[in-house]
Amino acid sequence: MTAPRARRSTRQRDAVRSALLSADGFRSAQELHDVLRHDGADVGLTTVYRHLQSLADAGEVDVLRTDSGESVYRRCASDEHHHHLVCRACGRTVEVAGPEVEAWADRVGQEHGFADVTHTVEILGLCGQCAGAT
Amino acid sequence: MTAPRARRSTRQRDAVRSALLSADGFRSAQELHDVLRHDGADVGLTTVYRHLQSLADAGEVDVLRTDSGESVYRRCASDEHHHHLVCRACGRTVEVAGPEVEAWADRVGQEHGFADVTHTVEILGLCGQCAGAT
DNA sequence: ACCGATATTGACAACGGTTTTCAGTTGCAT
DNA sequence: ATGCAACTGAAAACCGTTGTCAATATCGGT
Ligand SMILES: [Zn+2]
Ligand SMILES: [Zn+2]
Ligand SMILES: [Zn+2]
Ligand SMILES: [Zn+2]
Repeated sequence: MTAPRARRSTRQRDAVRSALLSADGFRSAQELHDVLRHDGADVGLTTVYRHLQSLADAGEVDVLRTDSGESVYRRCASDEHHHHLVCRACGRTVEVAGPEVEAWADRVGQEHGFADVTHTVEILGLCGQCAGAT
Repeated sequence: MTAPRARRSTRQRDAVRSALLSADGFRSAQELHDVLRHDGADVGLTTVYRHLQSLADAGEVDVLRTDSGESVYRRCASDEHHHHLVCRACGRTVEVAGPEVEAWADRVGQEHGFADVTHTVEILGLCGQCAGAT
């Protein structure tokens, strides 16, 4: 429960990091675990969960919730605040900015006397390839 | 698995409906179950889940996902497409419209060749009362 | 009012993703 | 090399949710 004083670099943490880097879309902990196992990097599922959580806390990866309730993770190119356009079928993801949405959300919160306002915005659809392959 | 031919009106269904009506914000299935039990309306938890799902399918209630992954339900005043400004502390909810956001989401999807585009947009904050009671 | 068909109910078990536990291992500073 | 705290991972616990299925309630037809 107490936070570690120092973070150590381990084979497992690097493996999770690189698995995230080689993925093009959001991936679940279990998917990443499968990838790692398939690649010969033997990392326990528990450890995958732990590192994903830690990376998310550190802001190194973005987290989303699937409709089915599972968390999916992605290492995004941009460090700035942004949102995602995600393909429902293949998971392919585009990072998008929306200045007008940021302004709108802030304004709405302010107009109703809300403080400490944040927002969640995601766009879902079928990417060109997946829409074609019907 | 087969769909019922006719829907019957039961004490339990009405109880869930009225519990939703008397709530001012989003409520989880278990919270509603507790409320019902406290009010003397004895409804099984399974039944609460079933009716919430059925009401959601019918579009009578809106569903959101908490950070912790549980589904919360609300009977909204508006039948139109809308989003929510929700208080993190007390759950109090304001229904908001955002034409500019709708347009933005559609445009972004189109620009990247995505079809069948939908979006999820929620605003979180601390309402006036909760922000004051720090 | 009675009946029979069938929709509904609810205690309980099962499910799936995630977290906790805890004994053994490993990285790292000295 | 040594010691200690961080890390690991198999297994168990957790928690919201869904499936099971026998008992019950509803409702149209009589
Ligand atoms: Zn796709
Ligand atoms: Zn934003
Ligand atoms: Zn509040
Ligand atoms: Zn919208």
